[in-house]
Amino acid sequence: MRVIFMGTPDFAVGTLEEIIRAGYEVVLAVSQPDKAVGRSRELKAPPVKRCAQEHGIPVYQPKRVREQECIEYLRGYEPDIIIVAAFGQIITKELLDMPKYGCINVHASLLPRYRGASPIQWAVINGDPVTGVTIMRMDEGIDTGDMILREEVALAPDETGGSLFERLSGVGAKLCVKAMQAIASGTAVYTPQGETGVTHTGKIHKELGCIDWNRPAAELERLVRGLDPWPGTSVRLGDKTLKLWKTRVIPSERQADPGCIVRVGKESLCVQTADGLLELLEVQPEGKKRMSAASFLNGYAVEEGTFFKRG
RNA sequence: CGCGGGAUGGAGCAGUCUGGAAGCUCGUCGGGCUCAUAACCCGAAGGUCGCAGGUUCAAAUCCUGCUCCCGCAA
Repeated sequence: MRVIFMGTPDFAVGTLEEIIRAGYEVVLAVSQPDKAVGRSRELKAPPVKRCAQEHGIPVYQPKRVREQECIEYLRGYEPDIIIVAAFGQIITKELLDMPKYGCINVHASLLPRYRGASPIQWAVINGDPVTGVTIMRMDEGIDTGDMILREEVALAPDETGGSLFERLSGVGAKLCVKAMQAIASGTAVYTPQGETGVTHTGKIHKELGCIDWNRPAAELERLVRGLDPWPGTSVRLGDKTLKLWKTRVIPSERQADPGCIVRVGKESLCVQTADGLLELLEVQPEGKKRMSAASFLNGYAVEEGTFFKRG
């Protein structure tokens, strides 16, 4: 079976490797173009590209795969199947219909919940007890195709976007290969997604990480976990930004205006939210590394009664 | 050359502008107080002040080069 793999970030790398390990013939890897990233402004190759190169697989980086020229280029590779994992571009019908077995997508949610760009973070942010991975045959809608395999993954109480990303990536990789085997042997069952429980998620923008102390403590605690490691959540203390990496909800009566630092201890500090308190356990001052709240309090004078502002 | 912050005993910081004996909050170790303690009191150990040059009677501090870490922006 000739496979074209389309993907860009780390999430897709595990799947690509698993497909290679399973012995499939990956004839081409398609990834987004290199981007100028980081402080140095250097062009950086997407993880999938680097992985493909390590395995000696040719890489193709079209700006828009929907363009006719790109589609013809892909056709030249005569794929039997195209595997798509977090590619980041819309795939047109012509391309969807090109391979014998169609385009198969690895999506990090239990569809039809969390169709779209950021299913992993939202599962954490919303406090879902369970999420998962779905392998589906793509159609023209966004994540609306018929499902082939699904696997549930329970969230840990301290789950972060990063840790869940990691786990779903692994699950997705294995599940994808399983689905490919079923497809190849003709035993795959295609189940339409139901109409109930459909939700969509957009791209994560860093504005989302600005802590609004007028929200409930539990919600903020989940937001901190969901946006870890990127883009993180932040607040302002004076004219400096402080990122929050680890917090704990302390149920209590409301005792001050939201954002007020009501208690400064030795190991942590507590901030008033809409309802209870949010105890800060791990933070990161501007220009510094992550540090425990205890360390932070050793070096920075924080006074009870002062206020954090919105990030 | 995108903008900016930083590197000081084990941790987090001050001191750098205005060179002149290494400090603060913790931690660690020892002792004391206490029924007891994560509390309090006393004492001790522990630092080539990121690296390499330069200026100077004298450099954490001024000058030059380098390495590493991080925030913003993408």
